Amino acid sequence: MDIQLYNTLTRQKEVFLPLDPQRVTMYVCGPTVYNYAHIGNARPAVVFDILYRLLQRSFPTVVYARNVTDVDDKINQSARDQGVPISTITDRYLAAYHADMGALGVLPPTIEPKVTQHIDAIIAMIERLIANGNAYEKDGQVLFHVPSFAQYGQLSRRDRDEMIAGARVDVAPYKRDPADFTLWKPSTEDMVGWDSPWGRGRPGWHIECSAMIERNFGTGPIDIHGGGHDLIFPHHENEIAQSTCAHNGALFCRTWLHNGFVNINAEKMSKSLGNVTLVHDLLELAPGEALRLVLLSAHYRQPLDWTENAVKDARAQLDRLYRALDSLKDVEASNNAVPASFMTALADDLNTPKALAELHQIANAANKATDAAERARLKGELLAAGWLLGLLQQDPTAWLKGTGAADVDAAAIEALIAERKAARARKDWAESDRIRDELAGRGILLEDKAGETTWRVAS
RNA sequence: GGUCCGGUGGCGGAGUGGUGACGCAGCGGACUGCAAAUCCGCGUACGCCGGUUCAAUUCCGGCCCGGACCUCCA
Repeated sequence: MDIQLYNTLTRQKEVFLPLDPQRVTMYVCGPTVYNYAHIGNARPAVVFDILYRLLQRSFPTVVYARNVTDVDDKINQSARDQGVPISTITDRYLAAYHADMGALGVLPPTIEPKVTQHIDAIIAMIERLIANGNAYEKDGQVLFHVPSFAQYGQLSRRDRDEMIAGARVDVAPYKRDPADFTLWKPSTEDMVGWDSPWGRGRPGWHIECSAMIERNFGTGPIDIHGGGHDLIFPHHENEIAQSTCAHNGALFCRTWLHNGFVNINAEKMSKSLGNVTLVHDLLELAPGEALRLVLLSAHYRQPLDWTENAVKDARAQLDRLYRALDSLKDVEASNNAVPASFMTALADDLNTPKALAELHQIANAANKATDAAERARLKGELLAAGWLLGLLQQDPTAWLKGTGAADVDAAAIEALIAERKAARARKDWAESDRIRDELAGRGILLEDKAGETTWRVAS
């Protein structure tokens, strides 16, 4: 089945075909590890995780690189404030990032390159840019000279004059052209830095991705480059300029993908509004799988409004899906085929809302099915389609009984259920209902099915 | 000013030139001691105004409204 992706470069959906049909190469801008990840940081991780899963199913090899920015001015500032090496900060928050993404069901990427391990590659690339006449040094700063790259602005579709006219910052005096951007900057003694031909310093932001891509994928074009919508300009525009010029005009990347932003209650997430919502904190309130489902509930290019109700809705949806799965306990999944309608949705530029609708259709069919073979087939479809979305891989009983919830005492619940069963046997409905109400008061819901009583945690 | 997205039923959110996806919530029914779960059924939804068309929420034009980006924010 063809996979279609919306390429920011051409502003249209295109059939995706890797340059090497045996091996897909994909790079996504990952986190800057100076704090916990917020839900907006999680969106690209989850979106490109789904693309990674889909590609893995469609091509023999997928090399997915998601970088870690482990040196930058915010990290430096934080390290200086706390009087610790930057690695203390970056180790802590990289571990937190991994934990958070794991909770969201994000698979580890194939490789996770770190900036501090690519300083030599960065320096080598900057030297080449200087040699090619695309960059210059001034007072320990090295800058990329934007007018040296005629195609500059092609990704963001801006022309230089507009960029200058719209610029909201003063032009630094060391720039030859207002659009020039930093490749290398000097570090003072109390800051982290590396020796370079231009003195002790540290890399600018944009160059790291170009250098890490070159080191890990070579100089040929990569198939896919992803990131948040805001990175189109200037970050990705600059990457194109750097890599194309460093590779003597060779194409840098074939398909550019960008995810939309997450808003919080219809407002932009920002420190000044005080509404920065951390994954770490959300995980205290809801299972990671529910948070993931919220992120999948809108198409990845659309803005997503994060609300309490959206989380509640996601939990209710998962309850329904897991209930369907739970009712299939007695049959073994007979296959791992994904229905064509589901694949079509996902392959259509990752239409996760449509795919989710198809997933519900499978669950609906499963709820109705009575034939054992059909139920076994539907169970396989539910699990396989769920896997592509990174959902439904938990034990359904565990999900419904809310494992890990501190206040759930299974033995006590079972004891009350036994008491209620006795009351029901003697048709003492008042007592039976009293016990049910008592449990409901503790967030435990009972279901009498086929002469047996099961319980689950209210979500 | 420039670039680019949106405006769909109570809510979220796909999609389509002509039978109102899917989920949540709600209502009615079946089932149940009663519930819950499940199943069946129920909603005159497509910002406004024109145009094209046998037919437009869907295509075209204009307008109104909202949002993003425009030098280091996913």
